[in-house]
Amino acid sequence: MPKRGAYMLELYDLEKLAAFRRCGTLVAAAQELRISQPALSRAMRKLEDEMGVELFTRSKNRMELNENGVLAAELAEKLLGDADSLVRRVRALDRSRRTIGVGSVAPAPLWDLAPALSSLYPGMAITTELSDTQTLLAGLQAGTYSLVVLTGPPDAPGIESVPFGGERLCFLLPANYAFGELLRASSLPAFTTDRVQRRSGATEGRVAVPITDPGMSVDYFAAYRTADRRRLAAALKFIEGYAG
Amino acid sequence: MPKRGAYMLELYDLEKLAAFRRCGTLVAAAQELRISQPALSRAMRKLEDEMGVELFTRSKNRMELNENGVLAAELAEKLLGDADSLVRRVRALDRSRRTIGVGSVAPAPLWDLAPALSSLYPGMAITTELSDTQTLLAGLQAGTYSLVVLTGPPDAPGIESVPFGGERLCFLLPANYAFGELLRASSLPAFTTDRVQRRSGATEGRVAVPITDPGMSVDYFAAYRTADRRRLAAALKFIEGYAG
DNA sequence: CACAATTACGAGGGTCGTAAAAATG
DNA sequence: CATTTTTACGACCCTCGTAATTGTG
Repeated sequence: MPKRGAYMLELYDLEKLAAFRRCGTLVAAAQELRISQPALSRAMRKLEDEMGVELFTRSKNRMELNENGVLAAELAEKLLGDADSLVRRVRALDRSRRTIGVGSVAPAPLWDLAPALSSLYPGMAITTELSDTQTLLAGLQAGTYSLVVLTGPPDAPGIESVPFGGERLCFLLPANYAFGELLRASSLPAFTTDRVQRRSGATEGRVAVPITDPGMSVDYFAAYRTADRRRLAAALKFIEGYAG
Repeated sequence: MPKRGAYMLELYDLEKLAAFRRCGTLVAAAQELRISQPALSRAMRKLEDEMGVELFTRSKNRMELNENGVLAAELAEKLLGDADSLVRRVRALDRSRRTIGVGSVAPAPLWDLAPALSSLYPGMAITTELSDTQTLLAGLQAGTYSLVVLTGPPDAPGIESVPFGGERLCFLLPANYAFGELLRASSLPAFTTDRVQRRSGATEGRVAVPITDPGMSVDYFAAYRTADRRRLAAALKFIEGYAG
């Protein structure tokens, strides 16, 4: 009863063939592979038997790849690369399955979002990254991110978004100053945003005055792949219930 | 000391994974693979260990591919196809290395060429095929033929050609007829070519009269890949010395 | 209770490494 | 005579199959 079924080819043997092609002699290849020369010699014969084709020109003292062998070795190298790629891709998928990558154009939205995701998805790793809209959107489509925070609803196929509150620029004024005294008060005006204030608490001795001019405030949107809607349901629920 | 080196992945294990994907249960897949269920069960665990990734959702009574597993099985199937293709391509090359495929637009040139090749290249199989110029030229470039006989020198990159004599259409006249009696002699004129006459010997009781009108004769050219010039040296020498 | 997956265990085959042989430049 | 490939031989590991176990619908 034969050990193997229909496909008797083994990747490890192809690895040996590729090594022989690189090294040129059995001795050198065996040394690179950390096996004995006889083992390599046997493996090469076995490969020829399995393929039913001569791969080498043999003299008593010398062994070289013939035309068949060169082709086989080249294809083998390619196949080994594909096998390696298979493993790496599966591992990458597994990793992406147990991490939620979050990208954002500004740090503020992440302050509450990242901790919320951590507790909503226990056992998942949360990674956050700041970047520009262009990069984030591309990364979302490529799978680098599962969730990105932008300053407007993106328009891309397979991508959805929900509003995620906003942020308004504020003046930071000494608390005892009347508003009208501003111009005389200081040559060093200070800025902040409402979200910073809510996170860090009021700045000591100052009051935050939101600027209501359009353009001085930002509205955030959380975007995700439509295919991930169910997976991210808990996160979206949090986002929708978030007071912007 | 481990049995295998850096690449521990085995094609036979991937074959099992692909079978499991097709069949859905270990029992069915094992049956298809002609191995026992325990063997298959162990192999699947081994695959997971080697990849360092879970591929299945396991209950006591049921085993299913998870997202990782589905990807792995799909890529495995692709890889197995590539491995199969590798063997087939190497075998095809080997076959082409020990056969000389000859194509021609007409049978006459093959009458002398094929036997000549047989004796010039002992141990080689000679295959001949009749087809049109278009097909032959494409086949020459694709490697289906090593040598093709055309009615003119081809103009294609990587292709060379040498003249290979010609063939002229003849009338076959009753031997005792003077040329002027032709029109009265018969309502069934007969044709042949000079090459046919030389091959078969003179037709009994007739004389062959070559027709010298342009268009009534053909000049043959033997075309081959420039890369094969050395391999075909003996054949080309015969062709050049061939009295057209 | 039939079915599916796992664990236990002994048998067999394949590959390995060491050692010796043969052949070449 | 050093280098390279091949053959011989014994050992070990790995996988296999059979049989028994556990858990499920």
